[in-house]
Amino acid sequence: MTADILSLTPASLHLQVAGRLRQMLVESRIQPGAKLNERELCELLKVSRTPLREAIKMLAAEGLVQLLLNRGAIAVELSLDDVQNTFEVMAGLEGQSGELAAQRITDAELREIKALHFEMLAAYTRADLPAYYRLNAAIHTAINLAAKNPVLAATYRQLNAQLQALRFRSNQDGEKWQSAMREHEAMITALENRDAAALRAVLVAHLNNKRDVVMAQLLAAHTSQASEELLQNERTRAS
Amino acid sequence: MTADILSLTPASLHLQVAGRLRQMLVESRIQPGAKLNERELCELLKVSRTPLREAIKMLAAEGLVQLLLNRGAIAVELSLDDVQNTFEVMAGLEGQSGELAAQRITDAELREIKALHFEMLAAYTRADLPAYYRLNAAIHTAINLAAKNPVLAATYRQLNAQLQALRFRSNQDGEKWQSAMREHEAMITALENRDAAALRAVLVAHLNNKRDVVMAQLLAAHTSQASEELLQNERTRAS
DNA sequence: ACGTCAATTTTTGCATACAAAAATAAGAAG
DNA sequence: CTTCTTATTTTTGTATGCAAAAATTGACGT
Repeated sequence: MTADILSLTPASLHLQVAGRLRQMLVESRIQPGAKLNERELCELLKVSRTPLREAIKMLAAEGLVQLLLNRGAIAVELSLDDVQNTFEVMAGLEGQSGELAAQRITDAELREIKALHFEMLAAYTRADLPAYYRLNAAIHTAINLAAKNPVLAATYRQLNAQLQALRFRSNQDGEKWQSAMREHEAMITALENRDAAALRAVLVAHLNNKRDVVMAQLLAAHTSQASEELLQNERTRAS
Repeated sequence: MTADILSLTPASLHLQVAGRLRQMLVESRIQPGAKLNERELCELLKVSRTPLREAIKMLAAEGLVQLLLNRGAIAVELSLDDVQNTFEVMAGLEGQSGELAAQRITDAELREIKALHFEMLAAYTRADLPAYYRLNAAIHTAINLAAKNPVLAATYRQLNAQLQALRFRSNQDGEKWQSAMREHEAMITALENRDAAALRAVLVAHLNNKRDVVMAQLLAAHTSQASEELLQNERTRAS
């Protein structure tokens, strides 16, 4: 349906460019900390600098890139604290989303979410991780939708975009996956019972677990990088 | 303090322009729904179109203006639902902010907030509304600061900017003011007791009351505008 | 008087041009 | 060989130019 809109109403160039850049950033095709070279990107995206720069300014306002004062823009590099803080806010938003969804969900929406849940169960049983991620995201989007607050959904989406690159790479082990599935069961139950407090609690816990997985992975990467640098220093000193 | 930053490090033109435009929008010097004419704004701000357009793109990403596809940008006009939804999200964020602040506030921060509270009490007693608003905002900022989550603070700030114009104009009557002061007393107590749940409750209630004031005023304006239009139609028909 | 349509003007969107700042490379001195 | 200085190149920031789209105006017919 997004494709329809894009093809039917060819949006302004700067919006198209912003979309493509956003995707590249979110998928880490542009690495955190990497410079966004205007000339390169112009050639890659076949546009002149004006719409490109306008797009970059939008991404800066969204928090996906950082402007540097006479030195262009770089893909944001989140510190461990940044990641922690972002997860904290997202947990709050997700909790509120659940609270509202439990109060406002329609029977039709609930049925659809249950259907997605069973599909996810299938993906879990087949150990089909990509399908699991897709369905997981679909369920969370459906809950956000059921909360009937577009502002909340947009705010959540914007913060999530900043973490997307991390979540992308963070594979949870079998045990974590199993407990994530248990949490999803609890979500469905809470939704069926229209139990706002319970759904909030489950969603917050769910996101906190995800946070722990991501943070652990980040810390591992961080320390391994530190030891690499130590090694490098030793080599330099030896030569 | 903002002046210092601006004067000491002369930011890029587009950032300066974005700042000035943001202020104009937030203070309703550019009315909701009004077109942002590039030529006019260029003359007013003494810049060329390039940095102006880049600034407008940033404000669009922040949700302060809306881009129109070959028709430039207009100052966003929030529907009643938009306002309601935004307040809902802000209540959640403010509640979380209070929860975290109660857990993380230092003694020094608490003392400063208490001092601001007494100043506010003075402003209330003198019925000095401007001072009251200033101190009210300062206290909320201080609580946000004590929550030690810059992401939360930034998210809150961005949403608040969209409502600032409304809050600006909405004067609450004496009774509302009195109950607002009672809520502020409760905030201090909750902070002193490091009672996270209580502070969340107070802040959510506080913001919900503010929401009610703003919504009532909006509804009144809305219906009075509708009746004006009716009158106008009648006049046209008569002539 | 009213609406419709065409011509003109204005405004926007994108591309390019120019100037200033930063990065890089080259060379000289220690 | 390193380090500082300086020249060159690259990159960014801003202004301007040009084409397409939209708004405005005015004439025309009904």
